[in-house]
Amino acid sequence: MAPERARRRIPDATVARLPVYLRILTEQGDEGVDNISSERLAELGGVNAAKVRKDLSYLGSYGTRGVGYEVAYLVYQIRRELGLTHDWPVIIVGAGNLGQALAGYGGFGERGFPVAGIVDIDDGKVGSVLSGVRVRHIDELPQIVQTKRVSIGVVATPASAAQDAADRLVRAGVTSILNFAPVVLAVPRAIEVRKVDLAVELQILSYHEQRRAGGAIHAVGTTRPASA
Amino acid sequence: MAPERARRRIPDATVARLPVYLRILTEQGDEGVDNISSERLAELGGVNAAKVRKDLSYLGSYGTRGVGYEVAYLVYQIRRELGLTHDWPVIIVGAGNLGQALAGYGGFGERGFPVAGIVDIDDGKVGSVLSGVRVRHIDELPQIVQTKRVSIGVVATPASAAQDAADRLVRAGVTSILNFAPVVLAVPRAIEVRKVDLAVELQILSYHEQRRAGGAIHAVGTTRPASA
DNA sequence: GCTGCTTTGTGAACGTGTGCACGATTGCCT
DNA sequence: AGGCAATCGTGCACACGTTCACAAAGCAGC
Repeated sequence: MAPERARRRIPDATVARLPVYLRILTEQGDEGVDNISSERLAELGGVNAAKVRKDLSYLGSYGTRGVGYEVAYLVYQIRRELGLTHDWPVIIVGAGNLGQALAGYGGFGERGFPVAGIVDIDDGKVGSVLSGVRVRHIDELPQIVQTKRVSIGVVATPASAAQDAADRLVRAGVTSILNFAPVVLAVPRAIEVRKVDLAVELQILSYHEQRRAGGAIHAVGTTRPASA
Repeated sequence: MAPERARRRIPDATVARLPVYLRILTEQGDEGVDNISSERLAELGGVNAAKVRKDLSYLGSYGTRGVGYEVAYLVYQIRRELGLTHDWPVIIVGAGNLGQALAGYGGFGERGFPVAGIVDIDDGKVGSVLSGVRVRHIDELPQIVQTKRVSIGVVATPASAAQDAADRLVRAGVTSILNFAPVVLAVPRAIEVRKVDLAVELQILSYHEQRRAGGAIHAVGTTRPASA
């Protein structure tokens, strides 16, 4: 069975925006909107209309000139491109503060990423139940990954344990990792890693606040242009 | 009275990496490393050495050719540039699953972002204590922001309440927002917003997994990278 | 002081992402 | 049927970010 059509490579920047369009389109669909223009979609997504059109053009020409895009069809196409036509079970490593919150966060399962398991290295945590999921020992990780065909792992451990967690995930066969620990993980080239670091985000905000405050001299009302 | 030196604008991409360098440098400093080369720093940060040098050059010429960078001095300079010479209290809106985890996450305070308060609109949650911080009613938000001079707000509400939370934060005088809700917030131009969306991150990983699988067929047990 | 080794700082080339502008296409109205 | 308004798809120019490559600058040893 030959592939219907060669898979165009979609730019990273576009891939990062598709989920946003998808959410907006889904919402609009629920509200009974059948068609939507690139301009409206851009407005709701906080981006430029030309960008929306270019992004969507990577999926193919699914719009109708003079009319816009059919919401339901576009939703289908984006879901297909993002691989959201089936569930992707995830396994969470680390049952601390964050791991528990993630397991309890309904958004995971609802959006197609059911929690296949949550593991921890601490025997004290093993056995407790979080939002219907029992915490198991990290040694059971390979078995969970294999039996439930998990390909996405979430690292929610303290920094000191993150690399070990990643190593175990990779060894078990996971090929994508979402890392919440403030550590740069070393993994084989083929493994896809994405990082979410709260401290980094706050520090970036801090940078802007500090600039706003005047930058040069930590002083009183210097020239402060626009404000709303 | 001329400013010591005009504040160069630092590229966004560089600003996003400075916190990573800072963490690594701090760790290295704790381990007794006095000097570090751009190559070593690049290795630890998972980036290119030339990029490290260019990034650091935006701060000024703080390296020594043939030697490298003095860790302590560089730490000082980055902290200064990021505005981390003093604490930035933050206020968390939403005491649900996520808000609780954030409040309980020690990393906040330790890294210079003490939790000035956590508020919720639900009277049922008001009054309970999370990690030493009492949940207060959202109507008290303006007062907390003013008395504690909070300029950074964290939106940890459900999607439906996020825009209202943002509006309240802005009205209270907050100028930077870290948004965890899957919503594009509408705020005045001058407000800096950063978004962290778990679903988006997972969907990006899903895209890569789907590509890896071959796109066309969702094949059974194809990729089996041995190792157990 | 001179030689050779190391490492920075940065110009220049290259690649990626953004936004404008406009032709092409469609639906609606008369 | 023809004209008009709406909207997509995309070529092009520009901005931003990354990487290479190398001269400049410093250290160490003799």
